[in-house]
Amino acid sequence: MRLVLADPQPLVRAGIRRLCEALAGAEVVGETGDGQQLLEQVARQSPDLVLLELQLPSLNGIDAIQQIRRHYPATAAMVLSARSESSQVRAALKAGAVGYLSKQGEAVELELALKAAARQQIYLSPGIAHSVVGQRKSARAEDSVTLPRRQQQVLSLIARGKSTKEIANLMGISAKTVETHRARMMDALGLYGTNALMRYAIRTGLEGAEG
Amino acid sequence: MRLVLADPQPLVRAGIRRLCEALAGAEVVGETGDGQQLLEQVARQSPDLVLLELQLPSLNGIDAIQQIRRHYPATAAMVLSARSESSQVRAALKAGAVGYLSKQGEAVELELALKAAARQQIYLSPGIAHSVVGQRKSARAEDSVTLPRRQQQVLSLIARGKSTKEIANLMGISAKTVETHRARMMDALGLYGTNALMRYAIRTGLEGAEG
DNA sequence: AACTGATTGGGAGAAGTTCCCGGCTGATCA
DNA sequence: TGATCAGCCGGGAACTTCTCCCAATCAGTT
Repeated sequence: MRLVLADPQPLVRAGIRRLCEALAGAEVVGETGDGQQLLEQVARQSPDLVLLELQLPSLNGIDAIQQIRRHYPATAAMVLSARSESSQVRAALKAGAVGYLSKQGEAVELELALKAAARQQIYLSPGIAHSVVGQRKSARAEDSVTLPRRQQQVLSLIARGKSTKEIANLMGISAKTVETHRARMMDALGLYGTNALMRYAIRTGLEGAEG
Repeated sequence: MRLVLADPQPLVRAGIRRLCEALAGAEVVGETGDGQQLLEQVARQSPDLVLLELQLPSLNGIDAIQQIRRHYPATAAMVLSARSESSQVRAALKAGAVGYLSKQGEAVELELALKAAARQQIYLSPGIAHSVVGQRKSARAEDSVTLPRRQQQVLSLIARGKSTKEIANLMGISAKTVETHRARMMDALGLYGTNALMRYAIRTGLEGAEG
């Protein structure tokens, strides 16, 4: 089984590589820390499986998975992420990921996941599976909501530290409207107060944005 | 050389472990994802070197380094962190770390760092060294300031999403005083506006707090 | 003794937030 | 074809919070 790894931290990536190479039947044929480069590697190597972090520069993991599924259907994609919000997990699987492995998980899981992938099965880390099944009462409205388009835009700008007024200018709408969006999001997410929303925005919204 | 690893993510830890074990003369005699447990491991194993992430649950990395230096002077501590703000680097070195390795660095650095430690030398990842030398114009006041005690407390509570009023209650002081602290911090850090400070607080202040 | 820096707080005006309200569009449904 | 609903856009008024300027106390230093 030929693998390509994608993780923004070279040292972590090198470690994962060692772990993979120690497994029978696994061969790492490429690695990168960048989303766009990942696509190039996939095009060049046609690997059986890509093991990728969701938070990648230049092209985030979700989008990368979609592109891979679309253009290189012979290559499967499995997420190996530090974060495990339900929304992330669902987004990844919806994008076509064949599994979701948490870095919080034990090292043996890597082996289980690769074996599962080899058998065309889907592997989910324990403690993540409930995101899909939806049985466990996560109690938090936060990570089971998909926000409307404009609200997501507002949220993303909040995460970048913009003020209400700046957001209004950037989006070409009134500050009052931005406040309305914010209010609806707080309502939908079950958060109270602007700072709670900002905290949420920063915790979740890092995906596409650095700098 | 006997090593103990500390990193909150088991999978990453396992990877680092493989990398270390592949090096001549290095033996990993313990690993953990928790600050307190790290101290116990050190007490039990008396390793030559501890390789630790700064962001650890139950006891953060800086404090752990101090404790180790104080109680187990035979054990050296080297940081292996995903983040590399100047303030973090300096704090770690001041606490007694014998090196600072960035996860952004290449895998070979691990070998260089361990060799340096064996020779009683200090290793700093390239791109981090300037934090100490202070030559490179980092331009950002943010990561070259150490805040006074109470201001740090306020900052930490801001990072936890507390409102001004809540912070005032928790600290037993007037809300006006909290505002003054905040203003001084913004001044010291070169930030403008409460949300900028909050962003900074959340980006940096995760150390001790989860949940 | 004078000084610096940390900590504590007040007052007034500016700014931002919350709550309540209505209008507009497009999609879905009876 | 209406009817309805969700997303989007904004106003007004009351309220809360923030900013800016000011001052007092205390510790450690020169």
